[in-house]
Amino acid sequence: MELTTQQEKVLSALRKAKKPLSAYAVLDALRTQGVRSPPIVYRALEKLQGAGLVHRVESLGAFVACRHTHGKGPDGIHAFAICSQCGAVEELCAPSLAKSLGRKSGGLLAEINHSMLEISGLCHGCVRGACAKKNTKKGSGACSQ
Amino acid sequence: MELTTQQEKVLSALRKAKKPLSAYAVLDALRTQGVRSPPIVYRALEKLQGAGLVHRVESLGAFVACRHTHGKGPDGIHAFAICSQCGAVEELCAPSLAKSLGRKSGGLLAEINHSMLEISGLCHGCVRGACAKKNTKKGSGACSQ
DNA sequence: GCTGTTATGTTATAACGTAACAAGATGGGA
DNA sequence: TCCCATCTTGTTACGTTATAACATAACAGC
Ligand SMILES: [Zn+2]
Ligand SMILES: [Zn+2]
Ligand SMILES: [Zn+2]
Ligand SMILES: [Zn+2]
Repeated sequence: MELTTQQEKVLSALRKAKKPLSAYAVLDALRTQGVRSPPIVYRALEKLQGAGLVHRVESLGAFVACRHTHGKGPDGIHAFAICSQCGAVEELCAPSLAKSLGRKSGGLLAEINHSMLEISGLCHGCVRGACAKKNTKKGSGACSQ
Repeated sequence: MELTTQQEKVLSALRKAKKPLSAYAVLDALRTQGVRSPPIVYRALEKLQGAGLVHRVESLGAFVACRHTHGKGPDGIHAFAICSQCGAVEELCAPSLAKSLGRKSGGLLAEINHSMLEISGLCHGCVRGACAKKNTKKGSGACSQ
């Protein structure tokens, strides 16, 4: 896919960050580059998500750049492990899960478009007391585990 | 667990609804019963979630009353199938998934507290064109599949 | 030129969530 | 009884996240 200027900027900001960024954190990061208003960020995020280049981590209300190459098919599952203390996030590869979802989806769904799995807990570093506490602001400081 | 008056009200509102309600929809539903401000609803929701009586559907930013009896253990997984068109939701029973999560959590997490799986797509009714479109407001009209 | 389409841009507002404080209730111990 | 600690409940105000609505620019094809 051909990215527009704004989409490039947003993707680049997410790639630089070491943890998920809220849309407004992206906005702040891009103010120096002329990005001024929420809709610009949200529109770019929407396209990037559609292209599979960015995911939204639902339980955080934040966005990450994808480091994988998904099939981009409708049945790809997006899975994240999240440390609830320091905010570290890891995108998991769980293709095998996707297959079982058709059966798991119970009686309701006729077709599946999108699946997400989010597992939260404490990372090894936080259990050892070696991580900084969750950074509330956009600062990119993440956890070294 | 012993529920307080407000918790009873909130739980009851969620049980009556045929689809997930946002916190503010709960608030609106309970205005006639003297509930006036967001923190009351959020505090009740927090307790109810802790007791496993209510879940938050992350991708909708909305809450549902649980119809199951979970183990309430920390490793219970909450799974939902969601129709993205009409808003119908079904809570799935996926205990077997929970077991595999320890392995799936990759290198990051040392311990798991909470897991959520959300599968969205189109329900049978929407595929057939038999469902009403998603109701934006609190109206309880859901999908008959 | 004109027209349709896509991308940008701005303002304002809706929707979701929480911090901080005030007021009442409860329950000892001096 | 009175004071004080503590817990719960309630309210105001605020912070954060997301979108509606409208306006403009840029470009392609005719
Ligand atoms: Zn990915
Ligand atoms: Zn951590
Ligand atoms: Zn449940
Ligand atoms: Zn439907």
